[in-house]
Amino acid sequence: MQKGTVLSIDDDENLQVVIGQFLEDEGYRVITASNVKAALEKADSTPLDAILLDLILPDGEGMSLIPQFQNKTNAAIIVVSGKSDTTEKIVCLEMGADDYMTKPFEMRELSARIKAVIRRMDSGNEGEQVKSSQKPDKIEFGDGWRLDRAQYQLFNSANESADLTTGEFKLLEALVLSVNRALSREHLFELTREGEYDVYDRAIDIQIARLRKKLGDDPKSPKIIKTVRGVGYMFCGDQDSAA
Amino acid sequence: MQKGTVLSIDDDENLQVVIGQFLEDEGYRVITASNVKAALEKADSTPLDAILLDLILPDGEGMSLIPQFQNKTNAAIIVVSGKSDTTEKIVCLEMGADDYMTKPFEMRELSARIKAVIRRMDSGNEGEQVKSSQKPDKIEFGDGWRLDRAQYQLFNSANESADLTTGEFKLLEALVLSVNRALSREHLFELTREGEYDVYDRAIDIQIARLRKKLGDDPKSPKIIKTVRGVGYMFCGDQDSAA
DNA sequence: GCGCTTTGTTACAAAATTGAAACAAAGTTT
DNA sequence: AAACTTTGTTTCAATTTTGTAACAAAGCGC
Repeated sequence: MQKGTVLSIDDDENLQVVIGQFLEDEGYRVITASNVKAALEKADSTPLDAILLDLILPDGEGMSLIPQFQNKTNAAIIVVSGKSDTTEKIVCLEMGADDYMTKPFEMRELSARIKAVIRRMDSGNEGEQVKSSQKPDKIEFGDGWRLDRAQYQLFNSANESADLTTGEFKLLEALVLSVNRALSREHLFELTREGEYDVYDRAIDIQIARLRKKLGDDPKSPKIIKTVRGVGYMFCGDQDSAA
Repeated sequence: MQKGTVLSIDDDENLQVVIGQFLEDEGYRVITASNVKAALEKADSTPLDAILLDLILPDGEGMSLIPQFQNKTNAAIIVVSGKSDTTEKIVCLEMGADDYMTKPFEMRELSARIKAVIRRMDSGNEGEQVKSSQKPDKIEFGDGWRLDRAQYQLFNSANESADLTTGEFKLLEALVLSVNRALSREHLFELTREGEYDVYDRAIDIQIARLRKKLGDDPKSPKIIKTVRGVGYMFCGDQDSAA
């Protein structure tokens, strides 16, 4: 799955190649520009998720690009600077940059910060996901099912426990709290577990299968948990039943 | 002016006092906690905008709080660490933290980063009304079609699924998000797939054909997807219908 | 109108994805 | 320590999705 599009703006073309390769290996699409003019053109023609902005460019000050990008796009802006100057950091952050990194930095850190800013921006778009502290302790859905978040358990219409394991409960909770939104396996992993996600991991799939079995949900004609092929899984519900 | 509520979690109470005073002078309301237990209680009882999280706490690992906070609240999480460890940075950012600062840091930088993450959150929440490049989750067009980006699916006016494959969905999404702009096959390829584009590749054409079939669109008199000969394809729409 | 290029259609093949089952490993309870 | 529960790994099958190739149709320039 494509993680998003990153525009990298830097006149150091060797660094561009290194950054570009690394981020593409991470699943991003990378576009490069080495001056202000090209950067603005690229920002005009391509939807962007993040911008890596070096401040020293041959045809102008990179810093002046911050407000221009803000007017053009809601992409996250990560300033990449050759010096660790607190005042410069603060000015950029105040001007609208989302993050500021000082060269030299590790590629892994760059990637993690890109992911963090994109994640935060995307979290604002999750219209039906609300703070879990604002959600009720008891959520009803389907044929009389009741998810009791205080008890970490699911009950049927006869008030019998479904005997969910903690893992199964967390997974169902994560799905319910994002009703009618497909959640990737990676996202579900991050919401419910600790540790590193491996793209070939099937554990979430197995857990979904076990959950479905307890819910009596048939994946071929699902009423509760729908597979979104190539994406992940989605909890199906009316607005009302999960509100 | 009240800028929001910050929970500062650290067992160094001198630092708590310094941070608290500084941020309150900046207009934030500051709540403090010096251990995991108190932190969780405070997070439960008070709506928060940002959390400053020290990783070394007397009754547990601060890092384990990251997923717990994520499940409880939409507050931004800024990890504050006594060491500059790249792996630790990356793990925290991957786990859900929004930022990571290394002690000692300047208060001005802390303030600027708090402001940046809150701004980022607010810009995400305001989503659909601020910038023309903003991308709504549900887009209506044509004869009652509704593209639901949360569900990765298209529905007709009777609310029936068009059963788009993920590939078809992405292609339509890319077109819709650039309404009335002809996109080359290469561009569509880059927007929707990974790997290298081959100029003789016909895959996008096939996919467009499949999409048209599901939409009931006739290429000879297209209402939705228009072929731009020698260029590529274009989604036809009023501004309103895709805004 | 003709020739050439580009795009559309179709049938079949190849590749990808997900569900199921069995067994193993890890964790928890008694 | 043994028994039980939970979770992970692996293999295979079924189904879906995507790609390929060939031919047809449409569009364009001369």
